[in-house]
Amino acid sequence: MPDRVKRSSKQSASTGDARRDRWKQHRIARRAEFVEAALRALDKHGTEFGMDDVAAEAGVTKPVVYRHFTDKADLHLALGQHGTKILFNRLMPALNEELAPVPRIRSVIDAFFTTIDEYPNLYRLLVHPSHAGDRLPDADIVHEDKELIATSVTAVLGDYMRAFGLDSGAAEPWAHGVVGLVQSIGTWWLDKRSMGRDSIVEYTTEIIWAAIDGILRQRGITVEPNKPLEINKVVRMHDVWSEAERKATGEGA
Amino acid sequence: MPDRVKRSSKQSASTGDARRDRWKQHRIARRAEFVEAALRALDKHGTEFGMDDVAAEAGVTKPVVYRHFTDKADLHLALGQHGTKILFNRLMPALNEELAPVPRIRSVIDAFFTTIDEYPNLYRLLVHPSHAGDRLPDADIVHEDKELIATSVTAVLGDYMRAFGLDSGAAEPWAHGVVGLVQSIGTWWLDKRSMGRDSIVEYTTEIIWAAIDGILRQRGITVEPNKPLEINKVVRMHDVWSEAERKATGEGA
DNA sequence: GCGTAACCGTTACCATCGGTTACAGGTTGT
DNA sequence: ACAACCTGTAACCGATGGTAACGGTTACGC
Repeated sequence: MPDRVKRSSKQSASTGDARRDRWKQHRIARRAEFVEAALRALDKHGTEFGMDDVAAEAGVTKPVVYRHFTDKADLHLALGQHGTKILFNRLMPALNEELAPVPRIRSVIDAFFTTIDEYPNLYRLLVHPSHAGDRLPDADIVHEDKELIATSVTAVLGDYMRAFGLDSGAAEPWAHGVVGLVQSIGTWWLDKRSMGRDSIVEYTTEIIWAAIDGILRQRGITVEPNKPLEINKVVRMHDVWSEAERKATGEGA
Repeated sequence: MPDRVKRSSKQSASTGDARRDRWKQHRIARRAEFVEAALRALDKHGTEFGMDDVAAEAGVTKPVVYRHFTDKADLHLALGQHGTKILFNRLMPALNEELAPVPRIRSVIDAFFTTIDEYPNLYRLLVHPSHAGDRLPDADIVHEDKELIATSVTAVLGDYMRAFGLDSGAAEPWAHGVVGLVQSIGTWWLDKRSMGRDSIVEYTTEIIWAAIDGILRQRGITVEPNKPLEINKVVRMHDVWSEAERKATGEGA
């Protein structure tokens, strides 16, 4: 077992603060360990891995896992946050690049496909609201992650629409739509693998840009696909990004 | 229900043909009864109904259900076909109307939202690949229905693209994308209900048309959104429709 | 009418898996 | 020494998907 103690300083006198503090630290690390174990179980047994598998993968028995996760749903949630974090870490830089619209979309989409290509099982797990406890009323928590992404897109979309002076009422459904579109193409691609990554990235980019361009055009706005927008400098993802950070709290790299 | 008995010829000698034939007929009816029961169970207990619930709803005990369905997956599949059939029955007329592009899209989308509004639980069940037997390796069968729809869209899309002289390579991913888009907006709408049906239908239609229009425009083709296309008369859904019929074999209206 | 083949339906059971209980140590700071 | 926190295990519970074994009943063919 790794030492994981590390905490030199702290609270010399009085209370058992040092202890408490250290244990707290420790628990976080342990949780992360189990998330790793769950990922291995996921690769080994597919999306229907059992809690015993996770425990075994972590080299312990089930109750130990349950000391760190209240539920299977809780584990799924942790997995979800892990995945979301990975995804955001890749998507954000791409999204914030100062590129022209189309290259920027392509960059994000490429990051997306690269990521799901790398963690196909995790992706499948998250895309399914297959849900943890079948008997848990609490079922749709994992769903939150997709929701978070949709929310991000809503924010971006809404900001742009307002920047263009458009009614932003459609931002939310459109955001969910685009997320669904990308997700669906992603799932299909992972299952069929009938074309290379470059191709689906290209096709996906093309249809998304077509939608955006088409909508703007219907409102009499034309945008150069390959020339950077001024607005790019304004519309960013701060808030959403920090939201993601908040959610992923406590996970070490 | 369509008799589909067909067995004109017969094993003249030997065994009881009349018997076997009649029972066959009967089994089909019985299966349909259970599908109805399952739908009631679905409304009563949500998407996580158990086999006992279905049995109870049908007024019998579990083993009886298992005489007609091999699996829970099998039941789900039947439910899926039922749902697909309903959906197709509504979508096809809309799709085959001789309308201009945008009204036609709107008509299909409206049919879609009307249907899921009417059978929200069934829709949720099908959209989930949550699935039946957790331990069943056979898990993604229900998925087939979404696949069927995507295939239909692929066919339509591909036909149009070829009719316009475009490379149809992107038809399949785009079809999956559009299906995912609509499905995603549908799920979101059912969950949130933050706007009336007319509004999402309008928004959804708008983004789909924008995508199509944008893609065509990028290829130098412009289409009048509100004038019927000549091609409409050519591109239809025969094959796909009959495919759906084949799948739904044995289910009465 | 008798045999047969299909159905009807039940009670009682198994296996799996999520989740829990109860027990038995370790380590570490006061 | 002791308290407080961890470590871990084996054995168990309960819900649920799925089966076995049993005993009718219906309707046809001979």
